[in-house]
Amino acid sequence: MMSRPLMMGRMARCWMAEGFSYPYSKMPRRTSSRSPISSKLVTTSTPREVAIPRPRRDVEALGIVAAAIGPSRCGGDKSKRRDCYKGGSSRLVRTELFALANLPHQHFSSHRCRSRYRAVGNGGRSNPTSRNLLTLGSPSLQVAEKPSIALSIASAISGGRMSTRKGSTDVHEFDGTFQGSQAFFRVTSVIGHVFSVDFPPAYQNWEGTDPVDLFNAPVLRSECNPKVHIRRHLAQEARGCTYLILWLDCDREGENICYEVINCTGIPENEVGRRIFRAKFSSVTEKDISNAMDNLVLPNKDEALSVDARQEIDLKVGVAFTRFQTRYFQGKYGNLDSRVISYGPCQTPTLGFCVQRYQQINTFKPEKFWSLRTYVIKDGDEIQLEWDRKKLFDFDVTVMFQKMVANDGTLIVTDISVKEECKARPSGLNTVNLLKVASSALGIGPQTAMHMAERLYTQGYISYPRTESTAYPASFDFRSVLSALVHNPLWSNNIRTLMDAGFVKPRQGHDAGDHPPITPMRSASEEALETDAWRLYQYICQHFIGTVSPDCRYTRTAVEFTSGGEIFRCVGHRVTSKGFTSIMPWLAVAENNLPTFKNGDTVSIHKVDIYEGSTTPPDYLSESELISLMEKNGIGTDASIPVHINNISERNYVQVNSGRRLVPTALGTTLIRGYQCIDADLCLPDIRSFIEQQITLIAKGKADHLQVIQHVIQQFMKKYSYFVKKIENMDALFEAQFSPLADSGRLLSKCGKCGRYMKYISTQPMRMYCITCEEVYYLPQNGTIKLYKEIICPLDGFELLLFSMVGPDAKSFPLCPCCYNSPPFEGIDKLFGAIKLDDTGKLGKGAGMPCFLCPHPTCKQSMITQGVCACPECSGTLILDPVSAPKWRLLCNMCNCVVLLPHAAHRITTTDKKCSTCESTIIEVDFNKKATPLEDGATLHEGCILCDELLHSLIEMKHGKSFFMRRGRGRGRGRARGRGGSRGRGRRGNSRHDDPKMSFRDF
DNA sequence: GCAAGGTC
Repeated sequence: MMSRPLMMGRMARCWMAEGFSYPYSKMPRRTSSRSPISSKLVTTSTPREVAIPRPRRDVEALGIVAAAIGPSRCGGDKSKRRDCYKGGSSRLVRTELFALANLPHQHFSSHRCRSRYRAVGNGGRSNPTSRNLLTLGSPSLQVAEKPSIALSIASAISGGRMSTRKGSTDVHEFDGTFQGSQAFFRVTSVIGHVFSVDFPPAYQNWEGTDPVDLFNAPVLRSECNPKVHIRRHLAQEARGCTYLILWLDCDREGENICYEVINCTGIPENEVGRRIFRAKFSSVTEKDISNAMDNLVLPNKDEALSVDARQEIDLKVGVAFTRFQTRYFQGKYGNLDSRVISYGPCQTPTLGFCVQRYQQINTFKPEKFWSLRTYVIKDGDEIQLEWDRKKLFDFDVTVMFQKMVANDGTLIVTDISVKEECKARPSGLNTVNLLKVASSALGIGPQTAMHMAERLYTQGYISYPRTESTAYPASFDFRSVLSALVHNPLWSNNIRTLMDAGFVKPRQGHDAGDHPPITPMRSASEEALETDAWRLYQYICQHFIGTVSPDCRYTRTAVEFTSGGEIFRCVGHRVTSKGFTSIMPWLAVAENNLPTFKNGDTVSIHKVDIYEGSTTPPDYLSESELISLMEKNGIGTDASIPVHINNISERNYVQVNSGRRLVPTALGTTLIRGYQCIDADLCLPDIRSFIEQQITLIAKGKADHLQVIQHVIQQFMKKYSYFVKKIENMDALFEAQFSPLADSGRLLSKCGKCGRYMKYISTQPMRMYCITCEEVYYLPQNGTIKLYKEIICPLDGFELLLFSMVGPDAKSFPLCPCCYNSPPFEGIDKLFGAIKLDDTGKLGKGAGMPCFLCPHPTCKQSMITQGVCACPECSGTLILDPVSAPKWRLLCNMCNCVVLLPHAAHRITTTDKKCSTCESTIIEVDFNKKATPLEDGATLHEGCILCDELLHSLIEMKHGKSFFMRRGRGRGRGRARGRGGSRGRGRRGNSRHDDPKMSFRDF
């Protein structure tokens, strides 16, 4: 084990290459087992792949739709085709486009998936046993990774003759035949991962959890999007189904989702091989789907477990470091201006690249250089010659050469070379290259570009935009795509020329086995799209036309001269065929015609000057360069690269400057410099490759996943402990850069502990700071804060604050800084549905306790006093908004429900009386004299807003579905059991871990 | 308030 606090440079970067010790007990290699579905040998846990790249996603579906329901089955009549299924309109557009384009579907095939399939399954041979099982007419549930694939698979198998019904995702059903026998098919999908990992509630409290404990904490898997109810959907659809066929994408994430699906269906996992099968397909074509059905294999548990491991490692490492450094630095400095000081094995190395360039710029020392500029005049034109030595860093020596050349006075032509050169047309466009061009040429950021591309895709203008492949399959029908674009005047001439002269196939690219390159699918007009979307679409079209255009050809003429022993030359370019540069003019070869020289010619030197220059530092890292670096170093995937870049920007670690160059902020540079001081591994890309390398051992069946998780987590825990121990080194850098909390903010409200004024820190995250007690009290974000009538919280003596959200009719509510951060009632979060205010100020899970949640029985601000009745929309309570005059209203303390009270009132208050009918709080309304609805000009009225006819007629629901009386659900449900809940603050001592930082090299 | 990975 090495302690290398300042380890940097080559040593640090190459430790992976040098290898590491292998701590896991050798797994018994289950060399082979008899498949329960076949008499053939099926390898289940031996290494399946030699080298697995970082997981890439997806097998796209679109092409097959046309194959399934295109003209061959439905004829050319679009309306008939439309009747073939009940998909959404955007799908229909795509379907028609594919049908019209008559795209061949074999073009989605891929080497990667085919090879994986052979390795995993039974060698690519059909499995008669599984086939027989499926031909008994038993219902089978087929699950794809996304709705579009489910539609395509169903369309392919059913030939378009299916019924579709709605569910959490669409369900397509049909009777079909399989090997000549009847079979019932039910095809549906998930929407990516069904579950995500998180810590149990006991570990969610930042105050009460020492981040080091997170490393050994259990992790929970819960539905990613509970509102969509995918788990319930799968369970329902699996009911009565004998077989489950898993059509998830063919990569590790897909294998993992396989087991998520199995888990949801309720079919026991030990039915794998009997009732549960995996379809491995490399494209969504009838042929491939049919092959997959004939060669059903088993889901790969090892690969699935490797993803489980990654998820747990990423969670524990990211959250532990993030919580520690966030609390540490936000508890000390007031102007960090970031809601959270996050750490992650992808985002931090991403920031590291930006800061590395920043450091190169900052440490750059310009150096003067000199060069000879020699000019001749030929045919009346002055030509500047290039010096063979380019430049020298010694002025005197340059002067010496200048004198030698000047003394000679003439140049002799010693060589003339004329070569036919070729600038190759581009290969297909993949996601990463699209994002790079969008950023560098169009000025559109990766995240925005991706959203635009996805929109263009759903509108049917382009093919699936998330692809790694730059190679088109051999059978791709380029002519159909060109035909679809030919009517656009911008490139109609180019396309007609290509179609008349015979276009070429794109240059050979890389086939990653996912989707074909990003390709225009139908013609769009500038008017139909927004400006930037049009520019992006235009580029995709130009790029595609470029791929099928000839190469650019030109003649390069180089003339070499000597004078005084020095060599000079001039180079000319003459374009003979523009080729693809006609449609991509920004890549054109600059023409530069030279006058005619002959070997042995003597030319007088017109002048020979000395040029003085200075070396310049590189520019800040561009987004485009960053994307290349991330791709090269395996940081993120094509789908997540834009997210990581966006993250470091949103967290205020970098700013996007002109030319979309990423300039690190003081916070970004200080963080990276801090990691470099303590443990440079933390911000190097190796940290990601290390995790990948470790989980690959699981995926290949070489190590037990629990052992790997435990080992990796232990290493990171040591790194964490070392980081905590040495945090003062990083803090010294922060001290030099940022202002202490005591010097930040303005005095606003009184602390209940010391009675002195606390400071309001308005930079993110908004918080209060008591200089005397050195305590930080976080506030709801993205709103405004002011003192609330100097009212004191009866629970702790803190002055109340009023938080107001932003926007028209925005809600406002009072809160006590202390109660908000440490609810004084046990289980307040569970009691009231674990609500909180998220970034947007909306209610969400897990926040503290504003006054509208407080169960204090006598405080005039509490839910008990201000609550009026049960919310008609949720299980919350409607609270009188105390600052809503003159537009009096009730707000739900858990949802967006708003009830408008009588406007013609200058005062509305709650009383301590209850409605005898429904237990709601009786309110007192003091109507305006001129607008009172009461008889004889009376203004005071008491009543229940539900049962009092007058009041009920004057209220109005602003949000929500209905407003009706519910008996027995008055205000203030659930009393707290008293004070004394967990108010513990601060971390436990960091001295628990004295081990020095663990280097990955020692693994 | 935390990670990274799917998908929309």
